Amino acid sequence: MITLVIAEDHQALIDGIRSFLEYEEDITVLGEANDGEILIDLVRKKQPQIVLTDIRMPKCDGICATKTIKKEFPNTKIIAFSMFDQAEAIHQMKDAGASGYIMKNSSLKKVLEAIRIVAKNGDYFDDSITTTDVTSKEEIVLSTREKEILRLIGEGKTSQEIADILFIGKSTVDTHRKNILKKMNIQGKTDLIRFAVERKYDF
Amino acid sequence: MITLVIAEDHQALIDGIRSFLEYEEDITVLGEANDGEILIDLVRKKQPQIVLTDIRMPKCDGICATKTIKKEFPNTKIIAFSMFDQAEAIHQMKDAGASGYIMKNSSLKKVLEAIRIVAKNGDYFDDSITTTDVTSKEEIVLSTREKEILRLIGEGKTSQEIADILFIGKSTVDTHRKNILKKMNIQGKTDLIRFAVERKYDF
DNA sequence: CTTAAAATCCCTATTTGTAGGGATTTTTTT
DNA sequence: AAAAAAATCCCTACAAATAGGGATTTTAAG
Repeated sequence: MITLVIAEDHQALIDGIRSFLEYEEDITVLGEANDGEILIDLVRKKQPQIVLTDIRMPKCDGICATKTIKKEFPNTKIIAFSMFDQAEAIHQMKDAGASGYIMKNSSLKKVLEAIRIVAKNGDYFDDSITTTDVTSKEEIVLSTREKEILRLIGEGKTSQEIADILFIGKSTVDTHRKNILKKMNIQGKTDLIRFAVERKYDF
Repeated sequence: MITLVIAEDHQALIDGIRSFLEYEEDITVLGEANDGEILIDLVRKKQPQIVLTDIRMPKCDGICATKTIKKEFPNTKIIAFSMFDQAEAIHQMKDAGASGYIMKNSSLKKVLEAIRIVAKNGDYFDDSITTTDVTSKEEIVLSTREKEILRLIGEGKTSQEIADILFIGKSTVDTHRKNILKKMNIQGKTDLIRFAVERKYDF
């Protein structure tokens, strides 16, 4: 018997997956969560074999939840279920310890397939993900400070505002901006903002 | 018997809804589509009573599809199924002729409820939508040109680039930008870009 | 302890966008 | 045909971000 918990922002999708899995005798859904924090609690209580989780979620996203769960329960397998096939998200989920990555535009049959494979200690990464290792070029590693600043940029703050919030000089914020641009190789002349906003939205 | 077609970007969600609706004897799913164009074709062929459609879809989005369908088949009821409760999207769907609007984070039970109500010529708009008429403040109406420019802003183009693309002066683009800012009552480049990007993403 | 990485700060110059004003032409609506 | 709305263009001034350079201090990692 395979035990499973589902974490998803959209209740409709959870309901759908549950309906679908009801036909499968060998799979039991132990519970569901609508955000990362609830998911972590749920895993502690129910200790499922497999967690199927969205990446973009309130409170603590899929990546953050995966890290916590893997630290506490290394044997719990995690499958990411995402809208986007962004190299960075996939990479981060892999790093966090996920055993699978499925796109929401694939069928539930594939989800079922993935659950069964992962339950047998296998890995399942969506076919449509060509990006995986190839495009994951030079290991995009932003420092903690840089991520913090990127987040604030995404929230629409100006350099001056960010400087005030973090109690540092505007010059420092500008330097970080430049470094982020360099690391991300955003040739796009302008607009780190777009990058920050899209990032926030995509996972 | 209620006949239905489903249009959704994410196959997983379609599969889930189908599984869920299989238990309901009075509802038949006639078909499914992953984008707006296929949806329109499908409606022409199958002529369902009800269409359950995502807003954000490739090719032709939910709003555009709704308009076309309502023109050709005024009796076909349309229920929008969306991730976001943005006043503008709801407003546009209502204008296009939708009879319902449900959020993806509500349960499939609510979807079922909506289908039954709409089948009986009722309207169903999600409870969580407080926005509907209230926040839909001063009728955000962007002109065609303004929308076009907003789209290009969302794609990361600079005013000069937009000017070159549309064969107009940079001054004109700047004026449009200012007018958009004024209409939207937002201040700052950041916010404009965020608005453009979010809009692109959200429906 | 020493080194490398991260974080901090400053300078100059240029580009891009915002904010205010005004103005003309084309299209659409009445 | 007249009025309203949309689209076009230009001016000045200012704010914010990018791009190049250099420099110091903290904080980890070896």
